[in-house]
Amino acid sequence: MPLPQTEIPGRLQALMSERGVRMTEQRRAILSVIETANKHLDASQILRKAQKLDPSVDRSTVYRTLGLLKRHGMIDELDLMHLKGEGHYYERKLGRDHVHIACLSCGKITEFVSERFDALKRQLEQECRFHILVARLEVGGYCSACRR
Amino acid sequence: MPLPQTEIPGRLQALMSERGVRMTEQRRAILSVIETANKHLDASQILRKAQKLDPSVDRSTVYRTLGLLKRHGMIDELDLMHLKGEGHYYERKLGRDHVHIACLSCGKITEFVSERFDALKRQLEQECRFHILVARLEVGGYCSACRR
DNA sequence: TAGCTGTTGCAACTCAGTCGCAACAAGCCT
DNA sequence: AGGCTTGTTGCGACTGAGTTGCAACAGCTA
Repeated sequence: MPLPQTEIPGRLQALMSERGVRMTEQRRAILSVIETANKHLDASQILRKAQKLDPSVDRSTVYRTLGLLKRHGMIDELDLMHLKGEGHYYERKLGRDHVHIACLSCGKITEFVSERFDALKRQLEQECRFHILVARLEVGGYCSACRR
Repeated sequence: MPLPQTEIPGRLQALMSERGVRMTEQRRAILSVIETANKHLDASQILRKAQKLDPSVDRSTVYRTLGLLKRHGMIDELDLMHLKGEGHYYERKLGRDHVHIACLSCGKITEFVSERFDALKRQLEQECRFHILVARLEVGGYCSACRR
């Protein structure tokens, strides 16, 4: 569940500014929430946390900003196997892609990094002559504590 | 896009009956639609096709039956990178898991089978001591025809 | 600091999926 | 075959995620 805290605060904001994206009070709040999150958040959780920094933030602004970040490839959108409801979860994209492992019994989310995952993506790009922008691998099943 | 037609018609029905699942006219229609599909269908497409076989089929019965098939591990649920809308797509689960590759420009869906995918899953099961029930790998980007 | 233009809040909307309930029908048991 | 039990269905109302049109607003550049 906990995400590595290897991020310089305000990094996301700086990157977006560099790209000529207009920076607003609301966007600053939302970006800061995403950067400092220590677990995967969904849109309504991001909204609630952002409103603590800037009470004027609206639901639609959260969705619009998430769309913007997705288009810039700065966040990944996850389903986490729809453990609770149909919504999506978001996380800052940094470093290597990783597998999200969801225990269908206790709901625990584990992240898993593997050279084999990178190799599979390289193979796919070559053999399918395809340029990958996003790769999402989610796995559902039972963790060691839950399997009988 | 086209799925391999390596299925004996009525196989899904037979499998479900064997497991003691009560077979109804509506379920027969829905299972038959899924078995004979030649592309990934979403819930509303399944509904429309099933109603051609049995006009009494209701939307909620489609969702309930899809839930049943999911719980029995007989279908896989896909997002196909949300190319159109937020809904899900379904496909008969047979043989090996495969990667779903979605071109963000032309919308083409390609399926890709790789020993590396199977190896990655085995590694994950061992190293994370996790029992995998479903694994979904979806990739978005640009196909050879669309990349400039 | 004036002004252009992108961004926001709001409210109304769409769309996928869910649920409670009374009517119904599979399939088992004589 | 016919009755009975119990799981399943259609219906309609509902939920919750995400989207949109628009007028007011606020970054940023000159």
